[in-house]
Parts: sequence; structure tokens; C-alpha cells
Amino acid sequence: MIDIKLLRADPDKYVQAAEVKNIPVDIPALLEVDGQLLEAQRRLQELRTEQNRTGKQIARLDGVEKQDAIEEMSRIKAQVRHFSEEISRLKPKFDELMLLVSQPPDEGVPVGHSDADNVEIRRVGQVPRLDFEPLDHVQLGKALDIIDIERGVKLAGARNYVLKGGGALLHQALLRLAVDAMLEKGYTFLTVPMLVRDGVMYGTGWFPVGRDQAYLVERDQLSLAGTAEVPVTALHADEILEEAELPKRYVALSTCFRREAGAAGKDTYGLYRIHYFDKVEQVVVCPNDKQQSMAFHQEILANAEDVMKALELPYRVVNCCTGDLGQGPVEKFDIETWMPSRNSYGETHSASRLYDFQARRLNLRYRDAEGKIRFCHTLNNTVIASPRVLISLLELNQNADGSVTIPKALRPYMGGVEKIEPPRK
RNA sequence: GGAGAGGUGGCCGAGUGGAUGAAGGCGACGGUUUGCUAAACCGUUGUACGGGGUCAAACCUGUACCCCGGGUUCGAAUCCCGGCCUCUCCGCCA
Repeated sequence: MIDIKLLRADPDKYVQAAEVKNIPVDIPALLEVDGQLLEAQRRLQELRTEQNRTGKQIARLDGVEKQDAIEEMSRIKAQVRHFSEEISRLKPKFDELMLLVSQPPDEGVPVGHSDADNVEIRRVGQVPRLDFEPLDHVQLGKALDIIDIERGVKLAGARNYVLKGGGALLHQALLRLAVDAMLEKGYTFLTVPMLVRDGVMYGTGWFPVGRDQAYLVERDQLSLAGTAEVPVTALHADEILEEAELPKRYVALSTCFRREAGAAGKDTYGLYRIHYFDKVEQVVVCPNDKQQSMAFHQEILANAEDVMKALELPYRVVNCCTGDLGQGPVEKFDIETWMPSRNSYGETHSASRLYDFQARRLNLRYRDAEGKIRFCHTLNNTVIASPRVLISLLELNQNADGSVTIPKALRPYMGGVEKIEPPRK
């Protein structure tokens, strides 16, 4: 949610934001409704003042005077009703439009239409050159008997999979390594509900834009969150925190559920785009201060990069363009990891900075040093998401004999095992 | 799933159809006292939106909010209806 006062002051800015982010919203209509709503609210308040004053008189009056006052009240009441109805007609329209307004991107964000227009910031690590014909992760998974896509599809349809044996262990090792890395940095580890109320989905900006990405458990009026960012960011919704307790640094591990609506036919091969996966996610809630927000953005990006370096995976960092930003974020850095089978870097992490966009929707506030109540800033980033990162890990670490070498950092989590070997026949 | 109880301010807890944004207590904050700490005493202590005021605050003022929505009434935290939520006991269960 954006601040309506800012929109009133500079509507063009929000028209442009909608345009460059490609998230349509009728700003003139919003202003129109806003004006009518303000007027109705003003009139209603005046009437209520009158109503209260007259009501207090009635208690003290007698006889004819009392009767007159009571008649006066019924006139006021009719008008109160009129403006109340006006407001309950306008408010839903206002809310509906407000939920669609995009937050303008920060300065320096490249303008573009899709992830193809993202701007590379840096590359880290070397892409190894293999002197044999490499397999892709699906072939490797089958040969090593650690990934079973067919049976995943049998159980749950396309974009599902089963990890088995060393594959499942590797997956868990990655997650545990990521959690430990964050614990070392002082983040608080959370376990959170992934089946959440609508308010939490709206509050974090996953509804209404993107609602079709979520699995809805309609009978219970709950939705499966697509990331732990959702419940974790909403953790302190409707609270007023003390500035001294900020920042809140959280890390959570969860399964993530995504319908991938609109992606039909896209990335259908392998473990890239799937309906469920596990992710370690970091969330920061900090004071309403641009400098601090920016510093934390760098911090959570570095946290993820540290894990990537520990895993010895070659990656690059890109500055996401306006079209790839989404409704809330003002700036987003993705980490893309080299994926040989795709012959490209593939998105594995996404670090978003949102100012108070989510905090306003969530009513997430704090009391600053002067006692003023302000909306927090929120940020989030992946630490590791698996099995997508397994694509890189398996394909990059494969050997000529068909085995896959486990990165040193992961071995303690794999009982010291150095390689995943093909099963003996 | 069955039976019952209940939802009031940061917390506990009172509450009558009008003077209650709401007693009292706790906590927190400010002050006095004190060698320091503690205690004691005094004071302050909700949020949102609007109007006035200010360079900006302070401050003044209006409205709404005692789970949510509707109703009765001149007037509702207080009465009625619907919903949501929480707790207790029993059953089932990872």
C-alpha cells in the first residue's frame, strides 16, 4: 500500500510506476473516488458532532424543548444515514484501487519489460570446463537414482517430483547449511504457518495481484503461501514495536507452494519450475529510514552470496528492471546461478527492498526515539531454494565416471560423504 | 467432532443505557527523595482520521474505535440478532 497523501500530491508518479512496472491501475478513478470519500467523511463527521451535542442536551431537557430536540435528532439521523451509505459505497472501490497501486521504483532501477532487461552487476566464480559430455540434472538424477520425476507426476501431476536417497539428503543438507549460516549471523530462526489468512496474503502484497499464483484452500478460507516471506513479514502485523527492538532479523525454512499459472509450457523440463519446493528465507524489519533499508538490502544480499561462495557455485547478481520488479519492491537484486543444461544463469535468489509498502498493508509499525509512530520498512531475500539450486549443483559437480562430487561445505551435513555414486548394478 | 465459558486500553480487571476513552491495579515513562540501588510519594501514559496552530513541534479541537457486522433507541462498551475468535472439559490424533 502506498500513502494516499503522496499519491494526491503527485499522481503522475504513480501513473508512471504502473506503466513501467506493467501493473495497471486507474489512478484518475482512484483520485475521483478519494475526493468523494473525503467529502462524505467530512460531512459525516460534522453531522456526528451535531448529533452528539444534541444527544447530550436531550438528557437535560424536559417537555417541549426535549421534544424539539428529539425531532432535530431524527433530521440529523436521516442525513447521517445518507452519508454513511455513501461511504460504504465508496470505501470498497477506494480500497480495491489502492490495493492495485504500485510503489514507484527507486532511482537507478533500470527501466525494462522483462527479466531479459535486467542489468548484470557482477559475476562471481568460474564456470568449470568439462572434458567429457556432461549430463543434465534430470539424466544425472535418474542415473544416480536420486530424482524421480515420473513418480512425482504420478502422485501430483506435472511439475512435481520425488527426491530419493542421496538426492533427498543433499536437499536437506543445503537447507541446513543455509539455516546454520544465518544463525551464525545472528538471525532468529522461525517456524511459521504456511496456510494463512487472506489478510496476510494481501498484507504482504501477494494478493490481489498474483492471486492466481496461490493454491487456495477455500473451504477453510486459507491460502498456501508461496514463500515463508509471507508469514514471517506478517509476524508483527498490527503491532507497534519499539525502535530499540529493531531491526528484526528472521530466517525461516518452509515448503513453498506455487501454481505457476500463466507459465504453461514454460520451463517444463526438470526441476526448474515446480509446484512445491523448500526454501530458507531471510526477512528484515527495520526502521523507516532509507539509508538503513539500503544497508540491510546489501546485508541480505551478502548473506546469500556467502552461502553461494561456500557452495562454490558460479553466479551473477542482476539489478532487476522495472518490469521484473513486482508491485511492492523499489529495488530488487536477483542472484542467478549458472545452469549448464540451460546454458545460462537461472534465477535462484531474489532480494527485495520494499520501504513501507508491506508495512502499511500489514499495519506494522514502531515507535521511534521521539515517540512518533511510524511504519516499518521490510526486506526479504532467499538464502537457498532447493531443489532448483540442485540443477546447478549436480550439473556443475559431475564427474566423468558418472558420480557427483559434494562441495566441501556440504559434507559435514552428508555424514562426511564426498561423492554421490551411481548405484551398483 | 461433542459439551460449556468468554471476548473491555501494553497487561490484569471493573462497568451502570446518557456526565466513560472507559474505575482500580500492574507495567512503562518523567519528577521528588536517596551516597548508589531499592522502596515511597507526585505526575504522565491508546490508535486512526479531520480542523485549528507552528518554520517544525508542543498544544487546542472534532469524529470513530470497549472482537467484527447489523438492529433497537433521541442516545449503546452496556439491550437484541448474526458472524469470527479464544479458552476449558471429553473424544480422536502426528
